[in-house]
Amino acid sequence: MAEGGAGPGGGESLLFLTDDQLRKGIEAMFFAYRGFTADPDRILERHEYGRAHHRAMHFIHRSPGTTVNNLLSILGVTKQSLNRVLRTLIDDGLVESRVGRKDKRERHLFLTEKGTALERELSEAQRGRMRSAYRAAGPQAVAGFRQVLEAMMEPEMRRQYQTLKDAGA
Amino acid sequence: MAEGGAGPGGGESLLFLTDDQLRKGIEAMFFAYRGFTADPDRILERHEYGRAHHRAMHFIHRSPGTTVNNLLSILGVTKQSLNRVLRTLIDDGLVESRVGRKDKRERHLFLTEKGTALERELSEAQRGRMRSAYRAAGPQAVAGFRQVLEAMMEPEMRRQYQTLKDAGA
DNA sequence: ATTTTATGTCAGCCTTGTTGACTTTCCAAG
DNA sequence: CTTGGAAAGTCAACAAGGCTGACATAAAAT
Repeated sequence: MAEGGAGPGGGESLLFLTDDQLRKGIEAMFFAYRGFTADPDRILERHEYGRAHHRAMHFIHRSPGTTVNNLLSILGVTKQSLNRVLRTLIDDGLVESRVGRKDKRERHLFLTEKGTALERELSEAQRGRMRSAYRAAGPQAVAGFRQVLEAMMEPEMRRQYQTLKDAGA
Repeated sequence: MAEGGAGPGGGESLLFLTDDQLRKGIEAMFFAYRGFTADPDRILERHEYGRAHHRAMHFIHRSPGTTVNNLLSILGVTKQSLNRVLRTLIDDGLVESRVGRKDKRERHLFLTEKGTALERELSEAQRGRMRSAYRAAGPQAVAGFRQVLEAMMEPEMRRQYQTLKDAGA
């Protein structure tokens, strides 16, 4: 069966590709994702919002002034679906939608002060858990974590992720 | 801000705990989870099932003869929600529900031949992606990946995961 | 002037989660 | 033996958040 090649050592270094190891990885993803969303979910419930609102706010915060189409392609949902969420956020005064100056068809999205506050509350909760996990696992583990996740993404999403990643630092 | 302490080196080894690094980890989880579910989702669509059916089949395959209550606590949904999914799987002949021998209130769940076939199709697709990701990232990265995910789980889910993990090997 | 693009909106559908109420079965304690 | 409670199943109603299709409007592009 396929001599991997990439690994430095022989034999034992391929143990991580057995079906059993892969299954463990799959289950780890499943259980970890629940933890990943648990804290924001609790906060969102208090505010009568859902994960969809969190995702929208996250990426608007990340790229202030982003257009609806842009957000659509990042989130990977239909405009009808996003619109429902966006409308409630705009109505509740968390998001502001400004008509484009150059292209007046476009709407540019921004978090209001109120929106920024909730986004911070959510992301602080989420970062809190991520920080503990990172601290517990250590820098090397974190690097590996990120490498595997990146390799797991669909190519288009990886591009989106890379773009965002670079914009940040 | 908080001198971590756990890390071996000083200064630079804490770079991975900056808010920006944490945010990148959060976005990586988000985009990677989409990739993680993409392949099974495509297969499920052809069979007119959803992710909920996949999850149920996965854990029934993992622990044949598990009870409904057991499955409930692993999946973290209500019995009404699980029951709906389970009923269609039973009606369609993918899952068999056997009355407990010792405690006849309990139902023990098993995959039928047909159920085993679909489960294999789904898990092979999912393992395929996981395998490429693992291969691309290498054994060290995989170890780190698993460490961070484990640290991210809620304590109760980590126990579930550990139990399953040990049962496998 | 026409077509294309970006956005919004209405209506309707599906899956998958929720609560609450109720029944049946059956083990176990009194 | 009766009764309490746990395990399981079922029915009803509802909500979030996906989806498709159809249509409207404004503005950019051709």
